[in-house]
Amino acid sequence: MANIQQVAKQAGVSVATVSRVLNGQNSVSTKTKTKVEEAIKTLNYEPSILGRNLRNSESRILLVLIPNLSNPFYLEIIKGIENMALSQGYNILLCETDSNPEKENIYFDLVRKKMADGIISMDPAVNVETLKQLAETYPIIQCSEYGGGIGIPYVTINSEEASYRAVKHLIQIGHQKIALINSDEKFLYARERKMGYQRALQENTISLNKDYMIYTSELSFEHGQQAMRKILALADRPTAVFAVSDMLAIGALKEINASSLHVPNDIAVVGFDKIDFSNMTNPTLTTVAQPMYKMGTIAADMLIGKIKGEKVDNIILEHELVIRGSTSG
Amino acid sequence: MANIQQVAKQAGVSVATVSRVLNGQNSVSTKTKTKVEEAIKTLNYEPSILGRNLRNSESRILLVLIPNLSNPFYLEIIKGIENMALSQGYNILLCETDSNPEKENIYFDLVRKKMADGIISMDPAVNVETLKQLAETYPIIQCSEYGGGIGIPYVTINSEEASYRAVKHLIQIGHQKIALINSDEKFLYARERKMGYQRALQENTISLNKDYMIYTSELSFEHGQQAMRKILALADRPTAVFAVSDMLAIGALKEINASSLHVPNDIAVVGFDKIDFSNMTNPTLTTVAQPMYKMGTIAADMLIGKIKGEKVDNIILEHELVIRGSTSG
DNA sequence: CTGAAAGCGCTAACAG
DNA sequence: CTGTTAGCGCTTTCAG
Repeated sequence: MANIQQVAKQAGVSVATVSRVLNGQNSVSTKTKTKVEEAIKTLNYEPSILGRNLRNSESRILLVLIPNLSNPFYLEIIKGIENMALSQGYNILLCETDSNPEKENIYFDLVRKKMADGIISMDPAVNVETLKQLAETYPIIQCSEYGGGIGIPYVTINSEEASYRAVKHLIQIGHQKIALINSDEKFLYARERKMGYQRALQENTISLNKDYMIYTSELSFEHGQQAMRKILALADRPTAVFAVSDMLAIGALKEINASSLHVPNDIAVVGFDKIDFSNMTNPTLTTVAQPMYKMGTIAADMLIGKIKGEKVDNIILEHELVIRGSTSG
Repeated sequence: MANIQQVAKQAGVSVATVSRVLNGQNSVSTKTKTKVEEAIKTLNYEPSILGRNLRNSESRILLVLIPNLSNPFYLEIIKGIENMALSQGYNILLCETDSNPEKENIYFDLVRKKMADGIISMDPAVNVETLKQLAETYPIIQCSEYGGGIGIPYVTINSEEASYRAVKHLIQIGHQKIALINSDEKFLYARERKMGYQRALQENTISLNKDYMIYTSELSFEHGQQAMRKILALADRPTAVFAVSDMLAIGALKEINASSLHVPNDIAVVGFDKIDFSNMTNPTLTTVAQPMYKMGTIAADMLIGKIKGEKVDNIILEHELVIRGSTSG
């Protein structure tokens, strides 16, 4: 529990010199450096980050806002963020908002109060107005989900194109009656994925069927089941389903299995994200792979750049359709 | 970006008074209090946690050590920790160690350097010696996995008993040839769960078959598959499998399905943890439910207690066998 | 190459 | 009820 003063005393130098040794400045003679290092060792000294932070007006903490921890999609991103952050001397504060504005505000306060140096927002339900206002003062990056035109840099994929390719794949293997399990259209990604879905259908002169578009309030297994139940109850049952999240798709898959229909023979299923569990289902899930880990590292890098005052640009990452058992028997 | 001095000036009072208002001390007259609050508003002042932390020699951050984010088991615990921490004014720093001593040490440094006030360790592979030594100086709690007899408080379940009940269930529904997919016996929970397995067998005069005990180096889906592959290759194939983690069990399930055997008719499967995904498989997984969320809240509460200097006791929580499709057709 | 001293923003002891 | 003042532990000018 020694502090820098005691080290200085022990080494017979000033606190400034100790600080210089601590920070690896080369303007210290080898002799005094050794003296200081010995003092540090004998006193078992550990520099307090608290003091340093106050002095430097930084916390070296990155706030990561996610709607919920239960969707593995976010976990891969978080791993990317964490590793990049760590490699640059930052730590991350994970904040599960439950898409609850109140909780969100608690976390926003952390950056206002200097407990965090910046924010990576992955919450589609975030209050865009607040975020925009906050971004005028503090470094903020949007990851995966984003509000366009609000001047906050983002890293994401091309959702419209990804969705288009997924549906096109279904059409190519012979499907005409394709249902869409989407999320609420207040989210940009939901609107974009719907557009991709529509474009694929139009291009193949398949008319849009309102009954085939189901909306869910959450990207969860249970909501996927519910949506699938509605679809199975339709008089003119679709032969394929595209869900905008693997969690929904896995729920749908389970529901189809439970009704003794066969995937993909009776109904083909495509998901989105390529979470680990998409490979553990029976059959395995065809899905659109997002480079989640990479997205995380880039988001962290962008944020740290912004903290340092650099100019950062939006980034669109590649995606890839992974064809597995749920569309090819 | 105003500081407390500017607020004091604006309000025409001293910084001490502003601080008192900030901290809700009632020794301030209503009149001055209003003055201060107005000044805060006009200056858009936000008190810096950095200054407060240094002054109070605390960071109000809890370190949470987990081996990896991919196992949903930990996520539920983390949710519990986070909510309890939040309600008491703490935030959590999530640290994925990958059971890597180096990474672990980076994180340990955070508490040595006062960036964190205490640690909740959930990593079974943690270096017990380091942990023990650290615990002499800093508040530490063990959650779920623990080293006994090293004087660090823990919250966990009775693994031996839980395992015993799981295997007993298999015996009761008629199984005699029961395999165990266990994790490395360097972990206490692995030894305890093996003991429970053995006790159940002995009690029913079923002799132990070494071939039926498979060890894995990780609690992952892939390792579950691998283990099951070995089991399926046995000349005298078991009719039931008990895996010490749902992740392993889900891997095993997938492998059995892939070999066109039927669960539970050909082989019954029991898992451990009751993660969300254990209900999404086909068939659903019989498993031992751990009160993960509760365990998290308790761990956080214990740690905060310890930070405050209270004496805290070990806690053993209840578990429950949840019987589902994988053992009852 | 090294030291003295100021100060990051806050809290709390003490005095009045 | 309020103000003065001393620091929490560190970094960084500015002198020398």
